[in-house]
Amino acid sequence: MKLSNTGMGTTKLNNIDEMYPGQSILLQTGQLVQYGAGLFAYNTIPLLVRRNIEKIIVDTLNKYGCIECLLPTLQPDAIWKNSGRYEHYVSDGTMLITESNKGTFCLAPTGEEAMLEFAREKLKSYKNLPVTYYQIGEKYRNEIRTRGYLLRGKSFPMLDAYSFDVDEESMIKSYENVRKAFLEIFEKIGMPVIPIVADNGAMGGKKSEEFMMISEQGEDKILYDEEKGIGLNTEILEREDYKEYLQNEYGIEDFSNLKEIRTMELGHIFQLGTRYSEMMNGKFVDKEGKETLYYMGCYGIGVSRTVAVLYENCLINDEKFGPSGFVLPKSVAPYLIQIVAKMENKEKAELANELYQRLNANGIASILDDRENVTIGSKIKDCKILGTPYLIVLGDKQEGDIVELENVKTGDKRIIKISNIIEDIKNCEF
RNA sequence: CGAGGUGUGGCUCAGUUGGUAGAGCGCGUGGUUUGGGACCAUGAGGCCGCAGGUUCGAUUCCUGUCACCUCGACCA
Repeated sequence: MKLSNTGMGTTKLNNIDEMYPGQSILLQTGQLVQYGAGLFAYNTIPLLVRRNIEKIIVDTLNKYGCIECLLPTLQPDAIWKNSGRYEHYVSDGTMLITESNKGTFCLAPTGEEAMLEFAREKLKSYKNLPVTYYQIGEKYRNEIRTRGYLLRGKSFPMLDAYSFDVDEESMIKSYENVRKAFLEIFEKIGMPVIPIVADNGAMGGKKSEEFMMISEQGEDKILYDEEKGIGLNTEILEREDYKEYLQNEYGIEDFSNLKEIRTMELGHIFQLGTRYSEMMNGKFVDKEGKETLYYMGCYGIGVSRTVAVLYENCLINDEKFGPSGFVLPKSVAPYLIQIVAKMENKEKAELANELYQRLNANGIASILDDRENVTIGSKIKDCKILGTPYLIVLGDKQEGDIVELENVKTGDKRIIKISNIIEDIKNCEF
């Protein structure tokens, strides 16, 4: 990507929202654009970050044997009336409805109904089970209160997965399978999350866990035992039988070391049992030839929320200037290297273009800052605004066959030979 | 829906005890610059959220309304 083609001017940061500095920077620099409460457009870099996160999700779930599909987000009201959740979602204002002379349609706030509809077309026999289907699709919830930019929006991409099993034992296996996959996903993204005991809330069902990122900006308060690695959402304590419940379902007995911390919920998984298959008559034929209800599980990851937390997490908090940009983790950075060049100097400009071509041709995704009449200093700052993890400056200091590759996060620099740049960069682990 | 707050150029904000507005940054032009947000000159850009009311006159006062933000109930 050449910055001269992106419509990007030089950006200078003004006052920054103390609560969400990362997203505040994204908005001020035009990387996010707000249309209303909880409604945002993504400019190219955050969008590509989101796609990379989605790719990690897809690759990992596929590896764990899950099957990707895509459901319509605009759905006939009938499937919601069948499940009995129409009234609930409409009366609390969550579900957005559009009426037409062809009927009433719902913008899906979640996908259980549609997925059950999808599954029962084909999962007719115990021989077809178990299956875990998933999709990454936009969800619409007319939130009574949006919050924290992308953290709680009215329209947001969510990964939602649903497992179908013949019985409870098998359902638990599917649940554990996705649970493991989720942990791997967050690890690959570079965001350590902790799974904690959660309330099933509106979803119903038996066991439920949330994947929490420890964060001061988090919405949730949880009780966490760092040593044992066990945690629980404080909502749980509202249950009368919480001690028995925690002991029986999760094997938690010792509450002595739990400390209260704030977290942000990035994912949530549920053992649903037969609740939804009962409501929507989701059945298969078992070994004995009898119609039997599916045992289901459902699993979600808030993709946009993950993007938001990731940006807040990789914020550059400069001692002098305060929040001043990002260094995106390599796992999701859409571009690895940003070439900042003094374009007014013909020689440097040519060299910059040549390096840019070579890097991209060799699979090292790079940005060329070829904007003219912009000082080197501003361009270096803009590298941090975009979050590109490595930087090459082609200015007056650059001479001969040598450039410096800078790790923006650490400030470390490595000498790279231009004639051997691809090899040198590939061998350069830092 | 309950409580609080904010609406003024693209961004961040001043200001007018009522006489139709400013700054910094950004943007255009000319020039000097170019390694961690350079400088000089010059220019464009605002029915001061919207609607009523009071007034000779409202961006300012009053009333209403809408939008956005924060805290609560709900949730990825």
